[in-house]
Amino acid sequence: MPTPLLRKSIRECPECASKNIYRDVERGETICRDCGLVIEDRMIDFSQEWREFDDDGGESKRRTGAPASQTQFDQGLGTEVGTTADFYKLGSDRDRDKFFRLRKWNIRISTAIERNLKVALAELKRVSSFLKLPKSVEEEAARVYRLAVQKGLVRGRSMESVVAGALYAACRRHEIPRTLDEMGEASGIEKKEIGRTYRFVTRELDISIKPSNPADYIPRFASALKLAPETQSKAVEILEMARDIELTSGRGPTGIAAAALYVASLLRGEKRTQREVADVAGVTEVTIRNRYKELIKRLKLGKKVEKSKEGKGSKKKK
DNA sequence: AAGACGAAAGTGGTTGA
DNA sequence: TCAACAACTTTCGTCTT
Repeated sequence: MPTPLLRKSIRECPECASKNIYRDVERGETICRDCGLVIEDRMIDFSQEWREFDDDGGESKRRTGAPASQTQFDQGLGTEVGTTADFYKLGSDRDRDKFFRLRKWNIRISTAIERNLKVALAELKRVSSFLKLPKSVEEEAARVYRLAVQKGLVRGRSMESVVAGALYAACRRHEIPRTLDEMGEASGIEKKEIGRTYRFVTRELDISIKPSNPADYIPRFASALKLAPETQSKAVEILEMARDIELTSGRGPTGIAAAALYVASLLRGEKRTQREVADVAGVTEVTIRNRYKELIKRLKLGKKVEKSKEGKGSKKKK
């Protein structure tokens, strides 16, 4: 595949200790080419530094020495309208009145935002750890949430739903998508609501997210079903063939992933029922059946499936 | 009895006038 | 803003193992 603008990095992969680390400038990601680990990324670039080290000595109460992160409610960036020293520079009473009014409002607003962020980020951490999401996703979600608050997008929506929406978006961006169902279970928000806020927030913040790839779901579903790695790669193989003949467009990615896994499990004699697959994928058996029908028809896998049924017929487990 | 299959009706979201 | 539309779900009856 064409990989433009790759730059070799001097870093070492924390996962496999490989030095084969490249930075994709266009996508803003640093990737290990050996194990595929995304080491660090910064998907949204609003050209503002997020790893903020504050050198303000007076702030040492907040945290000792550590870099402020997005998941802390205040990065030390709170606004302040003037100080009392400025006050004495002002001439008229009118100016002084105005000065105090502005300052009062600014304090009110920013403390409200800070309070909100503090609570929201706690919730975000809770949900994120429930879903065992990587730190990078959590940071991304926090960044999205912060922007949403600053733009006043939380108004009229529950804080929790915006948190869930931000997390969902962050997962998608990092290509480790969770289903809306999983997000719903973790956050206690209805998946309809999460979907709504997700769309709203991404639209308002101009966050573009490419349609999720069914293959991204395979590893998770496969391990939930305790399928062998070979079956998993078989499923990916099937997905690739399906994509090449445009079987995947327009369909829900989870349904396709589920069907591919189901077929792969049949082919490899590691059978799972439609119901089992449907449950982990969060779709119904009917959807799997429909996708499955298309798959064996279009990919001409019918005979192969029949054969493997006979072949494994005598082999029983447990 | 459980799983697979298919038909029919319902739901929520997208699209285009 | 409304209606048509596609994908997906729910429900239920029938067939197969």
